[in-house]
Amino acid sequence: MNVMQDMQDQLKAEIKRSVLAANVATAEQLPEIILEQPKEKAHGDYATNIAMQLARVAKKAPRQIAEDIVEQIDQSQASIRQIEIAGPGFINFFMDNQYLTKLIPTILQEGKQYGTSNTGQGKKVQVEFVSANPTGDLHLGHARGASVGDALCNILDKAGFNVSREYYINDAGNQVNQLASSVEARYLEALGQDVAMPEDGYHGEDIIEIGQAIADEYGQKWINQPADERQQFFRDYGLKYELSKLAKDLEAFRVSFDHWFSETSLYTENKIEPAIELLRDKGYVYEQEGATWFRTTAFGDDKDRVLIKQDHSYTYLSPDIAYHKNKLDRGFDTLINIWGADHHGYIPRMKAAIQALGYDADTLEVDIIQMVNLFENGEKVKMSKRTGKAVTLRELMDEVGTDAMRYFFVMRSADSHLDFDMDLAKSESNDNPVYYVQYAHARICTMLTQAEEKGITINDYDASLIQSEKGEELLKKLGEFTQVVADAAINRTPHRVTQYVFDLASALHSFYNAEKVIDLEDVDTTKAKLALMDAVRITLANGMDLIGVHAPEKM
RNA sequence: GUCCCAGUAGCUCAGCAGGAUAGAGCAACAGCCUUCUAAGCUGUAGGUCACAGGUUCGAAUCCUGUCUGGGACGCCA
Repeated sequence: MNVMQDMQDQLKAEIKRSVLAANVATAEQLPEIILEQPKEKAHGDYATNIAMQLARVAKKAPRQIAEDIVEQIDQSQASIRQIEIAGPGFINFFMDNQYLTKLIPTILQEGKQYGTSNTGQGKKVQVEFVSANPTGDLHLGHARGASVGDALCNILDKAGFNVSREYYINDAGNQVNQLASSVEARYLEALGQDVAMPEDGYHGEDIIEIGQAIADEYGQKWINQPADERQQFFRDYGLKYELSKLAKDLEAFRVSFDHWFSETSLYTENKIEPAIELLRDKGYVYEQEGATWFRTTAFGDDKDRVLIKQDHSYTYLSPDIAYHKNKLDRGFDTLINIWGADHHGYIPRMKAAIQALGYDADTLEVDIIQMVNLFENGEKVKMSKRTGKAVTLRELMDEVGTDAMRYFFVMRSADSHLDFDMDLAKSESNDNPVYYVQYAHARICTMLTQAEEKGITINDYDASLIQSEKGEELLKKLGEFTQVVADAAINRTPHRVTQYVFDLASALHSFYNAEKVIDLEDVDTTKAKLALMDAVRITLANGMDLIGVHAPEKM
């Protein structure tokens, strides 16, 4: 049930009927009726520009068309209180706001489900995100990717998509050998040997920990084992350690996945060669200078790309093609990859692969997450003070908390660079938007508790008693939620939910300061307002849940 | 050189499947707690929507070009 949607559909239907009845356009000429919510209250609750759109077809002035249409409208058919023609030909509708009171029982009844819609119609969407190499700590870029990806998944799910969350583990290829060598060097170091780190090795603190852990557990054992076994051991140990750390950090960050897909499995299950052969059969693969190439230029890429190097090993692209073929074979309607900005150059070749495999280019969507800059005391922070390396997700989580991070990382459009203000994220003041929103939730909880202590229940209430301007604004805001979530899902813009939650909190604070909710002199109105408060509480909590922020009952 | 993202108030950013007088937060200024949490609210001020063309009844929004900032252009992953 969606009160707002029903009401808008009714209004659109009535406009459509009136346009036809006014003979200003035929059914074929009639574009979709667009309702917008004017920024200006004086312009009503809804407005349509249909008269302007029909100006050419009807060969009449927009205002005249508008008048013809308005004459035909039956106000009782769509809860319309008043109609005005304004400006160049807008038709403004002032609604009978009694419909808004239906919202409260709807929200109270739906509870955690409020905001759900069937916008996605059960379409199967897979979202691959984070997918950081298991060779070091998650850093800020990953944190933003994780926040945006998880929020997007939550939103898609709420909007009726069938979502699968996946993490692609790059546990094959060069970087894993480098991991093994780095771990080995740290192991020997832990045993007191003076060893140089490999040239392309990983210098993170975590590798030192791993070396120490192995030294503690196995002592000298791995110093003189055969090279193959040594490499294998350090590799496996390192991967296991790094992966469990990734999983732990992400769990603490409240991000979870349905599948962790191993790149190595593509090798062990022999998926790569068949994928290349498939492309070869379709004529997109050729040999040149001792290497095997993929003709991505056939799909608009700048240049063709190597699949198999001269040394017969695969480039990163090959298993990735096999991986995406695997995803497609699993029957997803849409694949969404969330990548850091530094990978955007990789998009054309991956899209080429999708097309070469016989799918529409749009089957794969790549959302690019722009860079994060950390600011403290007004200055850009590049390196961790403690380690001198890039600041990690874990460090920031320890310093500013998960709620602030989740909120801040989804606060801005993903394709804008993000300035993360640590002082603001940490501050317990109204400047901090995450506190502002959480405070709104906590405030309501306090009111509800106090009402209960005074013996006021909201089993029965008359929602029409809410007639103040602030109250109606709150109701309207509540009604927008489902549509906001649907829009955020369709446009892949989770930041809209963050903004919405902020706006709703703002409307709540404004209402709170203007009106006393609990008034023992007027229990009927109190009950209605409490019901409204409960509806706001539910909606705030649902919105915060979508972006991964806790909704505290006390602050 | 090619490609991607961004350029909107002093700052950080929304708005961009075209619509009416371009919004919010912060900062500035002026107010509001004997009353459910002041972690809050109310008001004032603040704009050549980078620039130049074009499309349109109408452009911050669409198209072209220019400028500025960031990023990407490996037989790395």
